[in-house]
Amino acid sequence: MLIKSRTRVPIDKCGAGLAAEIISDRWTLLIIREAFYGVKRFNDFLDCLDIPRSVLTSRLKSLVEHSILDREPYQEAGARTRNGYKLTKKGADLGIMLLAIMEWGDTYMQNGQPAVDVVDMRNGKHVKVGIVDEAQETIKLSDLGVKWR
Amino acid sequence: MLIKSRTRVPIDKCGAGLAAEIISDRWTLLIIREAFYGVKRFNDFLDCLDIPRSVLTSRLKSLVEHSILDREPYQEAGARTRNGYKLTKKGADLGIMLLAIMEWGDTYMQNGQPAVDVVDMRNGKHVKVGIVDEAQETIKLSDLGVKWR
DNA sequence: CCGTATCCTGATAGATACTG
DNA sequence: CAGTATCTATCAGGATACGG
Repeated sequence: MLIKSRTRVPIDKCGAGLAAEIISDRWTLLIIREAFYGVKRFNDFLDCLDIPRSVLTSRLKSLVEHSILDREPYQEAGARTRNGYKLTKKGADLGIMLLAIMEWGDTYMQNGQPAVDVVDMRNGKHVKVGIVDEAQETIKLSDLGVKWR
Repeated sequence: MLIKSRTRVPIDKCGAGLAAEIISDRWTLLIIREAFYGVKRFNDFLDCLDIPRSVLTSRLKSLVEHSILDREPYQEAGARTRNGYKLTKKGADLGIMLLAIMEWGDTYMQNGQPAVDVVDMRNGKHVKVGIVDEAQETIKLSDLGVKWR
């Protein structure tokens, strides 16, 4: 990637820096992944992640505070109301990033053997993440450059 | 996203989980970002990130161990040989993920005001990350599904 | 079932000083 | 310039117990 000119980008003025503040810990990314898989309940997160209860509590709270998850009350027959957690629009939009991370990890840490297939539900075809311009033309990584503002 | 069937994905069998182990800390993502911008030298990272020296040392070491950065000796006139750091192929392939994170952060944490523009160097046009199938057709997030293996 | 409160411990951030 | 060494305070992870 080529540098045209260089000015320092303050950490709090960069999307990556701000996003990193939220998702940069051992569990948050995995919780978001499970939310994408459709997990909603406290104990289901607990089961599929092997995460300590107290840690899960604090992560869910933080994700709700950042409007990535919303509490969604539900009620089963004979039981009182309980909270579920579902992705907001903001949270759902993390899907592209999640998919990009999964692809990279599967490629380089798993010898290209993904644990799951992400597909187009309408036809079952495998999908992936790519870089495109406004005309939907695919761009190669090596053609990317950065313009400072 | 729809669930067809559900089996638990062990943390060490999932690309996202493995990738999270590497990039999930306050600084790693930002170091990778700077590497994409073209930063190579120890003191340049120091300057543009305001990161403690000892932390930078340990992060660079870890990134080299994970083959995301390579040490690349260089020599200036009259000085001894020094180390620079450049992205490997594996590291460069993190570019898509980085771009996805930047887009998300810029959209939701910066009111859509990115600090930098990522463009196609050949024509200066703005690019972005998208989900595509094998025929390069763009897929909507809401059409995604997961198939377990 | 869905959490919260408490406590312990190890890891890490960050500051600072030192070296070739 | 490019690191290493050392130290301390803080914080997050994890275990456990408890409550609605």
